[in-house]
Amino acid sequence: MRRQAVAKEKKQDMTLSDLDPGVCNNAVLRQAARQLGQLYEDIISPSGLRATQFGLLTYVVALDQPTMARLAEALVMDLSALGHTLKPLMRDGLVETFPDDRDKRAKRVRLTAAGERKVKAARALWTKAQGRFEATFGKKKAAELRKTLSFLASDEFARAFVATEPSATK
Amino acid sequence: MRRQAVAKEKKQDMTLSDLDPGVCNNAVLRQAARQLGQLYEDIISPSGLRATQFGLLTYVVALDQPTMARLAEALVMDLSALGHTLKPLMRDGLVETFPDDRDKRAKRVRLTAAGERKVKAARALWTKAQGRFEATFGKKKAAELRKTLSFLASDEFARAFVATEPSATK
DNA sequence: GATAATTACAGGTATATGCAACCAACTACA
DNA sequence: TGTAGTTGGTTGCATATACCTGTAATTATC
Repeated sequence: MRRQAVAKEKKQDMTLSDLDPGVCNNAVLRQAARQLGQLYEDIISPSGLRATQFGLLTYVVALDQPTMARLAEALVMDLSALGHTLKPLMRDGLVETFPDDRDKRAKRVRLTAAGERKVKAARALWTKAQGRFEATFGKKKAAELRKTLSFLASDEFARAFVATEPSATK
Repeated sequence: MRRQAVAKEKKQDMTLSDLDPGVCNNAVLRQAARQLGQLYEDIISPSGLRATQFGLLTYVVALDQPTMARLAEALVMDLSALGHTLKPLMRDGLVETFPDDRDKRAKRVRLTAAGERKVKAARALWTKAQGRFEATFGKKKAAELRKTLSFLASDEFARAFVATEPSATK
């Protein structure tokens, strides 16, 4: 049922011209992540922590000495990726790991004293970044956006996505 | 006006316990990006292209042989990052560069014939991923989300963000 | 309780991205 | 027109992040 190309259009263009990058949810999401990442980064980096690292450490604190797997899950991140990401932080003595009592396979993560100091310092900067975001974007809208994004990051969404009929493009 | 810590809490916890990772707009945005990236990736990768690569190539097509700088700008990405990212695609013969006519410094990017074939193949898969997203999340909501994210990725937003008074946390 | 299946990580490899330092080509302006 | 400053890219280095392949420890099974 698809129309034949209009005569004047070139062949390749005919088939590729309908590509609109701005419509890809994934692409746009990445762009926003890059930009916002930069903006937060510029404010947080004087602390010596990357914005991503601060986020990670925040979860280490919030989850209270989580296992690697648990931490990775909370971050919606691959376990091995977490392992790699943790390395510079271990190297710099900001976090340390220790074996779980019951499960000898599991490794738990916690902040060192230096790590806590670092996080406290970075937190002040984070607050500034967060404040700017809310002042620029709107506090209420920010909360809504976080809710939406949290949903996209949720297991529930992932399950629904993969379960969706491929043909359900309506 | 913030309450003093409850006596039984440990000191460090007292000062770090108010860290709520789920509130960081940047962290949540990254999590969503990782998850959605995976979901798109799982569908698109059989084409031999990563979701990010497909996005990039899409812009190469849409911008019609853009210079590196222009492409990087559209992708809200650092120029050097683009250079790196382009390498595997060049190596695999999917894109090629050629000098600009007027500005001998500028390098333009375009798809090769192989690249076009690849993109066409990947596009079919992308359509499927995109369709699933919209079926799962809602077509209308998806469009709204893209709009919001595009704004966050915009220059306008970045300028407003950096111009915002640091104290504007209200 | 020995074996199969599962789970928690580690490591290598590859892409994704950013910064800083560097070079080459353009542009402004005295 | 010559020099200073700007702009377009490259490269090295560092982090971010995923997959695959092992290995060790845990659990499930008969």
